[in-house]
Formats: sequence, structure tokens, C-alpha cells
Amino acid sequence: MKYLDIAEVAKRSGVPASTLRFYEMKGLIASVGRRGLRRLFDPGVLERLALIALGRAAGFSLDELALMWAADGQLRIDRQMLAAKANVLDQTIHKLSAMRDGLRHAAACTASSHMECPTFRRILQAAASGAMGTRKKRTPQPPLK
Amino acid sequence: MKYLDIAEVAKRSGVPASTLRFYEMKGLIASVGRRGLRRLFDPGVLERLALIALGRAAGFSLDELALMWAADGQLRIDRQMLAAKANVLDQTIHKLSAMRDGLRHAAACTASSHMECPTFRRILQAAASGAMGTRKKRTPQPPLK
DNA sequence: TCTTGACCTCAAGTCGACTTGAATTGGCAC
DNA sequence: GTGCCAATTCAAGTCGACTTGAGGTCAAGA
Repeated sequence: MKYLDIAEVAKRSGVPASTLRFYEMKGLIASVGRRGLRRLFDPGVLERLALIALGRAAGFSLDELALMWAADGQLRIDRQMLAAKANVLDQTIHKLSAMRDGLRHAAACTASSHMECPTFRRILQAAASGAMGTRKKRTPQPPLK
Repeated sequence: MKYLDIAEVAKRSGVPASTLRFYEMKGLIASVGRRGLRRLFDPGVLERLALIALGRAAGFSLDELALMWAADGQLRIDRQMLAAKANVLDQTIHKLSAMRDGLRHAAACTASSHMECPTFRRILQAAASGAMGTRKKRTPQPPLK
């Protein structure tokens, strides 16, 4: 059994079978054949899935990721793109850091109303000049709870 | 003219009129009246919009934000929730930082193939244990370009 | 041989945050 | 007074990344 069926890949990778099929359709992964109806995957698909997860977490879309493999299945990463992504990520990190500090302050601040706290208002100003008017550039976070 | 019509609010805040109507429908902002059909807003709505932008950037959903105003329009922020959000944000920042470093390395690495670079593989391992199998906890980034 | 149940396909649905389009209204300038 | 144009309502569409559901297939165990 050198090949893994979809259930095995799902179990080992944590990626649902439906998502694996979806990824295959998108050209992100490929099955090596079938046993009856069932897809068979090369164990290397696990590494590929890890790479996909990495890329997704770094902010690449599935379509962008699909471009990262050459026809022969070899990884083909554009170093410039990587550097650019790293920079975008860096900016995001800075914003989020400011945000985190702001939240921490607001959580600890003793002013009766947040709107009366100078620090909170300052953060608001900073946010207003950065986050506002910057449509389509938002950074969704997982909902709490 | 102490009140602003929707076009004015849109212009000053950078938030499209359609979004303002949408926010009103959601209960995030309120107009003080109409001039004919046209909504009129109190200038304070600008501050509120800034706060909404701040909250969105920090990862609150619109529904969560709607809960942050009491019936009287007063800000009513749950400090525990803020602290919790700050912590989530902090974790995200750490992950993204690792990711950024990984991308920077990959962009600079001279190994012929990324898969042969020990550092890259190490990052992959780290990502695999963090990002993989952690469905629904991803952090989408704005697409490059 | 027959049953079972996991996998298959394909279309459609979901979720959040908006945007878009069609049809209508009405303040303001002339 | 009348025409223009921006604003209004309401329904429907969009986008990305999947998930779900209905109906069908087949390898393997009893």
C-alpha cells in the first residue's frame, strides 16, 4: 500500500475529503489514480498540503498557490513574490501590533468612558488615518468563541 | 447645516454611501432624520465610523460591533472581550511573524529547490503543526497587487 | 452472492460584508 | 413650474473557499 486513499490523506492532513476533492479540481493537488472510484494519492501530497496551508496562512489565495507548481509538479516559487508578500505581512503585523496595544489599553483603562480617554482617542486617530478609507484592505480575524 | 447628508459623510469618512446604508440597517450607525428622502447624520457619526473601522481591523465582526453600543448610543465595551481579542491578535501576530521570516528566508535562500532547503523544510514542519488541521482559523491577507 | 457504506459526481448552498441594478422620489436651480 | 440628478428602497448579485445534499457506484466483508 504505497498509495493513500482520500480518507487516509484526510485523516493524516486534517483536511476534509471534500476539500481535497476541491483542491484537486483547482489543480492544487493531483491524485495518481483510482481504486475503483476512489482516488489514490502519493504520500507526497501531504507535504504539498502542508505547503498549501503555509501559503494560505501567509495570505496567498488558492489561485496564487496553483501558479506555484510547474507542469511537472515541481515547486516553482517566485522569490520576488515571496519578498513582496513578506513585506505586506510585515505591514499587517505592525498594524495588528498597534491594534493589540490599543485593545490592551482600552481593556485596562480606568476612564469612565472610552471616548474620554486620551489614549483611546489617539488610537482612534491612528486607526482613522490607517484603517478608514482603506476599503478592501481589511484583515479579518477568526471570531472570538 | 449642523447635519451631514450621506454624501458628505461618505466623502469625509471614505465609506461608500451604500455601506453607510448597510451599516444603518445593521444598527451600527443611525441617521438623525431626513431632508426629503435624504438621510441626515450627526457629525459624531464620523467618530463612530472610525471606531467601527478600528474594530473591524481588530477582527470584530459587524455583529459583534453592533453589540458594543448601548440603546442610548453610548459606547459599551466589554473589557474582558477586549483583552481576549488582544490575546487572539497577539497569537496571530506571532504566527504571521514566523511566516514573514519564513518567506524572507525562502526569497533569499540559494538552495536549488525550496524543498531541499533545510530551513524551508523546518518552516514547513512548523506550519504543518500550526496551520494544518486548524480549519476555520485562517488569516486571509489582502491579495497582492 | 448480497449488503453495506464509504466514495463518487455535480449542482447548489453558505457565510460575511458589501455592491449593484431597476424603478421611484423629491429638493434645488433655473 | 419643471426638469435634473442624486438619493431612496428592495431584491439580487458578488467573491473566495468550501460544504452539503441528492442520487449513483463499487470493493470488500459476511
